[in-house]
Parts: sequence; C-alpha cells; structure tokens
Amino acid sequence: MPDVLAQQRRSLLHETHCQTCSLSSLCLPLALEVQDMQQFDAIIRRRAPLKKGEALFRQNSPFNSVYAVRSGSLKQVTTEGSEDQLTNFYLPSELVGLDGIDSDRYPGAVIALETTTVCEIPFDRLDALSESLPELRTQLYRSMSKELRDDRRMMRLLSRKTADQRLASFFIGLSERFRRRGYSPFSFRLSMPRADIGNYLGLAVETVSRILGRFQNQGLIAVSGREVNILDMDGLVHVAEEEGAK
Amino acid sequence: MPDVLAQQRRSLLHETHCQTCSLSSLCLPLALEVQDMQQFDAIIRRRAPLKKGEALFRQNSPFNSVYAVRSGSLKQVTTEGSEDQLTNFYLPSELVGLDGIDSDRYPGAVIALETTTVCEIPFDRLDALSESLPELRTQLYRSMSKELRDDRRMMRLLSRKTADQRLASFFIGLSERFRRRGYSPFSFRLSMPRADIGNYLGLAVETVSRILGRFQNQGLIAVSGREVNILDMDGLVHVAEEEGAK
DNA sequence: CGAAGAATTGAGGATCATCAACGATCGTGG
DNA sequence: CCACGATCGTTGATGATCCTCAATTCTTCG
Repeated sequence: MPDVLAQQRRSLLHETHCQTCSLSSLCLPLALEVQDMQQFDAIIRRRAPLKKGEALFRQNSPFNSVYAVRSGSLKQVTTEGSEDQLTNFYLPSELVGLDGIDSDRYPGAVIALETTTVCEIPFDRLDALSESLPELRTQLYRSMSKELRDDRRMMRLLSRKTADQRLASFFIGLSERFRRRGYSPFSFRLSMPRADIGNYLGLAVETVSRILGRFQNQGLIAVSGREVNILDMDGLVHVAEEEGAK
Repeated sequence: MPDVLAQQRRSLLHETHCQTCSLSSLCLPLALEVQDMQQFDAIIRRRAPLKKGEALFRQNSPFNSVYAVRSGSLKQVTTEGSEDQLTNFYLPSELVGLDGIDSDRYPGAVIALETTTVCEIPFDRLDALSESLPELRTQLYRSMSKELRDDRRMMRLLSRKTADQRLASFFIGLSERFRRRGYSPFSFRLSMPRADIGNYLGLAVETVSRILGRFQNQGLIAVSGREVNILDMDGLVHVAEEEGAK
C-alpha cells in the first residue's frame, strides 16, 4: 500500500517545525514570537530531500514559493544561449527564489549540490501572513535587501578584483557563513566542484586550480579535494584586500 | 522674510502629486486605486532638486527613506579602500535605496548625474502603509525582486561577456529603459561620463572609448559626445549575444 | 575494477589594463 | 560674449593577467 508509506513519510517530515529548528534564529521567522511562529509554521510545506544534482525548480518554471534551506546546499544557475552562469550558492537558513517574485517565473534553476532539505513557503500565503505580522514583513524586506547588498558586493568582486582576490574573498565569505551557522570557520568541506567555483567567480577552472595550489604553497590554506583548512585567515584577508600594489 | 519664500517653495513643490505624475504607471503606486494613491501620496516628501554632482545621500549615512526618481538621473557608488565601484544608474520612476533596509545604512552613495528631482518616501511609513494596501506591498516586493534579477544579469555580464558585448548590452538596456518611459529608444543623451560607464561595466575608460569608436565605424551607433543614435539595433543585439565564435 | 568525471599542470596567446600624450568640450568669470 | 582652465574624451604602444587547448593524474562510483 503506497498510501501507508506516503503517510509515514509525511508524518516523519512533519516532525520538523520552526519551533524546534536550530536555524530559526537565522531564518525568516527569526523575529517572531512563539505564537506567530506557529502561524508561520502552518503555511510551510516540508519536502522530501533533494538528492545531489536534483533541481528544486528549473529555469522559467512558474514562481509559486520561496524556499528556506534546512540542510545541505544548492546553486542557482541561469542558462542563456549555450552557457551557464552560476549566480549564487545557498546554505542552510538562506532564502531561495526571491528573484522570481517579479516575473512570476524563476529566472534561474536551483540545483542541490548534495543531499538537501528545504522548507517550501508558498509565496501568496507568506505575503498574506506578512500583512498581519509586521515582524515577518520586516524580515522579508530585510532578506531581500541583504541579497541586494550581497549582489553589489559580488559585482565589485567581478569587476575590480584579481583572480587571487576573488578566491580569497570567496573563502573568507564561506568561512563567515559557516561561522554564523555554528560550524568551524576554519575547517569545512566544499559541496561544489571547482568548475562551479570558477563559474561563480568568473574564472576558468584551471585558474581556480592553480591559485588554490598557490595559496597552499603560501601556507594560506590546506586543500585536499573538497576539504579546506584555513591556516592563515589574516593572510587571506590581506590577499583579498590588497590594492594594485603587489 | 525667509518663511514666505520657504512656503512659496514648499507650495510649489507640493504641486506635484502621484495622481498627476506621468510616471505613476511605472512607479511604486502603479497598482493603486485613486483613493489608495492619495494615502500613498500623503506620506511622500518632495525635495528640492539636486544639482549635478550633489549627493542624495552618502555612503553609510543612516537609512530612513527610499526615493523614487522623478526626473534626471543618478548613480550609486560604493567606495571601499581607495577605489569606487559604480553599481547602478537610476532613471525616472526607479526606486533608490532599497539595499539599505537591512543594514540601516546606505551601502553606497547616490549622486545626481544632472539636475534631478526625487520623491522621498520614509520607509517606516511605507512599511506601515504596505500593511493596509496589499497592492503596494506586492509592488514593493516586485521592485526588490526585479532589482535582484537585474543584478544577476549584471553579474553575468561582468563575468562572462567581452568588452564589446558589455557595451552593446549597456546600450540595449538603456534604449529599452528609455522606450518604456516614452522616450525615443534610438536617440538619447547619456547623462554620465565615459568614466562612469567604464566603472559600471568593469572596463577602463580607454576601452570604452575605443569600442565606441569601433561601433561607430561598424555603423552600429553614432556617438557625438553624450549624444547617442542607435543605427542598427539588430546589429547591436547580435554583438551582445554572440558566443565565443567571432 | 574499470570507466567517467574531476582536478591538476604546462604552453601559448588573446583581451584588456596601464601609461602617456594629445585634443575636445564645458562652464565660469572677466 | 569670449577666453581660459579644468574636466572629459580619444588614440597609440606595451605588457600582464587570465583564458584556451592539451595532456596527465586523481577520484568517485557503479
């Protein structure tokens, strides 16, 4: 009887609630009182975990929901003509899909980099709820605003920074994001292949590989496959910020 | 008596209302009924025109309001270390300052490129009003979402396109924005110097100049100082989209 | 265990930045 | 209204950075 299985699975998935989620202090309901959080929790749909390489949604598919990452990680990819542009990596607690509100379609595909679970938040219900919960509305504005700010930083990186600076910035940014989530900021695993890093940073894979090797020789980081250890954070920051003067 | 003068000026400025603004169909109140628009209109503060080079606000100054451009144009500039990054140009009906919501400070300065008038919209009042006017709320979400989408397009441009493609895209984008505002999409005046274009597109001024010359020779556009005529839009589109194959 | 994908390494070359000099345009005050 | 200085724009020569192509090694997974 598949129904039984389905129900078991559903019930299992429903065990997860914002109230008990370790990410709630970083996620959208961050500013909500217990009672409000329950309202918010009620509109959320749990989804079966995505396997590595699976799409949360495809480019140009109709926009209905935004998603909060619960575990794992994803990448956003926009395809135009024959080439892809990777515009974002998403980590737990981050909100995916906000750029689809305006056009009613997702402007890029979002794909799991590893086994990943997300909370689906139907946008019409989120919008409606944001009417009665000012804190939720504020948080939503803030999330979008923050993404705008991050985008501007990225533009700066792409238009002014050297390959070395880009990679140093990338690791510093990742480190900071892991730190905020309670993981070690100095030792972590990259869920994405080199090619994705290169695409994201506007660099060829080979360049990424070479510079990683150089950073290793300089004692800034130790990389072994996807495992990264940051050995000299100050040094990395220095590389990321150094001006034209070499 | 300065008060008399001040009152005269205020009264003059107050002659402008959303209801009579030719931009209202593009601007934030776009979806509002007459009655709602009056509510919206009531929270707006008119400002004395900015002169060329004047700052609407400076980087890191406290965030209080967003601004709708009424006439003229502005640029957003983020300074870090010793170099500037120009992250956006703003034209009439566009909304300035949305990226300051999250951090309570404006992440970049916004400066008039020519004589420019704006409507100031205090954000706390906008937020409060968005509670009772769902259409306004939706429009605000949409505005932010659209800016996110545009940013992603910009990232793509910065990380994958050649100098020629960047400039072609830039002119196509400008043309489209003028068209939507009821101006000629083929003949317009650039309000920004070459240096700003270069900074925005991640190119040296010299490169901008050279490629403009080349476009001119190829019969794609005619430029004379700040005046631009697009002679061959299809050709421009072709340049903007051509793949590696030259 | 083998095959397919991922990562590294090397050589060569294209694109665009930089430096430098010059020409044009703007706006301001005499 | 014109002249002058300052900003803006153009053009040329040179070279660095990073991409491309190609070959090899390492890793992962059926």
